Amino acid sequence: MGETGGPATIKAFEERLLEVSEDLPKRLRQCADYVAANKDRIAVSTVAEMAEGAGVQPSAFMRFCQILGFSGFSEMQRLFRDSYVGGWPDYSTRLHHLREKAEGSPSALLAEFVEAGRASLENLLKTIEPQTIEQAVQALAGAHMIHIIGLRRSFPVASYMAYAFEKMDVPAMLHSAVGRLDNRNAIRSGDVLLAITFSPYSSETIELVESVRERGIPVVALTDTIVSPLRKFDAIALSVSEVDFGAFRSLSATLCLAIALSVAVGTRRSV
Amino acid sequence: MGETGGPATIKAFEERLLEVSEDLPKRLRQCADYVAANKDRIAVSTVAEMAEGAGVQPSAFMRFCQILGFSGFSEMQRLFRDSYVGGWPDYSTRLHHLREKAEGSPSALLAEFVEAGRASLENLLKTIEPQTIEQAVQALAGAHMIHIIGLRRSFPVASYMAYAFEKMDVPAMLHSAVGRLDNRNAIRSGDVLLAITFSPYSSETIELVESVRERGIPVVALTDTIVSPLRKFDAIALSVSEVDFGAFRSLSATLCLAIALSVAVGTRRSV
DNA sequence: TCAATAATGGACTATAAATTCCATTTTTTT
DNA sequence: AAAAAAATGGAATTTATAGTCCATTATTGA
Repeated sequence: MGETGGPATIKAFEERLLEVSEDLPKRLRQCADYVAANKDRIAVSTVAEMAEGAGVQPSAFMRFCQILGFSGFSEMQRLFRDSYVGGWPDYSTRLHHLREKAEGSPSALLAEFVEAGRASLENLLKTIEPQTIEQAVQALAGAHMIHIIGLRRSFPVASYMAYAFEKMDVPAMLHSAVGRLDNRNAIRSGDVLLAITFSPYSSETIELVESVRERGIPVVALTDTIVSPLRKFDAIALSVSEVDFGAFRSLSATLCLAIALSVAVGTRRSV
Repeated sequence: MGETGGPATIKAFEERLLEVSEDLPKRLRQCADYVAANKDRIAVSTVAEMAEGAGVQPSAFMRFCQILGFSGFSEMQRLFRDSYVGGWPDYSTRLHHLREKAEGSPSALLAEFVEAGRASLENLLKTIEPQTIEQAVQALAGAHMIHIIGLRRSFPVASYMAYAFEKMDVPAMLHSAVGRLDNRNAIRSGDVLLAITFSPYSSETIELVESVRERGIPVVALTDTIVSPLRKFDAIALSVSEVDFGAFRSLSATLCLAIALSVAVGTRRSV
């Protein structure tokens, strides 16, 4: 076996469900009704749980899955699980292979990065919490001056935000560490620090955040994951996880968030 | 059994993860990082899948679960399954919701930029010509030194590529115009100039391209559309049109192209 | 009402996944 | 540099779950 005539997309699944549920014996109809009302549970439940929810025996639920065209419950479940996690299974390994083969054409490489970028964007919407952005915007919009720090890999993001703020007449200062100049004393009470750092976290950024937090100045952080070292300092942390390729990441999601944040701050201020 | 000292809520889980991830051996840290970046997967994956994603053995992942305080993976998974009300119903409807319902809020803005980014990425694949990238890669890979210039809005892209090249041991120099220093004499025969500019085109970049082309040095350009002034100077021009929202563009597509180009050059060189 | 057919429930089996254990490797300490 | 401790990988084991089968019960039509 291995082949299946079962629905391949959620949409197809819904159609098939509708089409089938016309004339169904009692128990199977219970299954159909329950599934229709609880599609999202399929991904995280066992047959036994689904059956119980529908008020039928597991075997009845199995028959129901088969009627829909799947080989069994597992196959149906896979459809829902896959569609939940979106498509970015192992880009890191996929891209890793590409690099090792070295003979990926540039345009194939581009296609990979585009795909990774798209997945990152989707993921961004799933993970960002509206109230956290709201907090960040509020803090930044109320700041006397916004100090931006982001080095190495994060520097593009930092410089972009500096550019955007400048264009919107929001007072902002980019701490670029040019010439190893340390401008930490430019950060005064009433200001806010916007720190951007991704693994591997640069120590300069962490130190700055630490010293600034000690003085009670608010910090908004753009970082990856919840295990970022910035979390320790009780900053308003927005985390973006981006597919990466060794030391590289396409920054698509990060920049999207960055610009949305900038524009939100810019408009909030000018009101 | 039935007893558990494990975190009972997602919030507690995150705290515990943070607290624990300070000092963790290599493999277990990989687990922590992967989990932090893919919390949503826990509910719908098996240990084997999670372990593979984190790049470790299943047994290592099990140990990680136990360190977090759970009896095993299943218990940890139960936490996520129970709290799974859904990142549903999937991307497009979610996006729709954010845009409509949260009008004017930062997250609505984010949704707009995400959408713009996605559209740009899609468009990028359609418009870029494989043989042009190929040419660009060839030129850059053969260069003695790559000089990068990109100012204002393009500066993030330029700095990102400089970072990427550095990481891949490709000799590159970023012309940042700090202190208005002009390093045009650093550009020698055998080198290649990588110029990045978007409307409104900065005169410094155009001038540099002009002077460099007069000396017969090849130029690779990242620019928008075909009417870019860089076209005049017979450079290898890759054009990206970014969908913009308001006066700002998210640079998603541009950075995707930039990183693909960088990586292609890096791998081509090292062969 | 009785026979034929379909549907159902529950026990049984096969399969896949979680978990444990231990030999091997790596790191740390003396 | 050697010994001790910690971490790791992979095979072996256990447990949970999916999937099957068949005896029993309900339904339908003559």
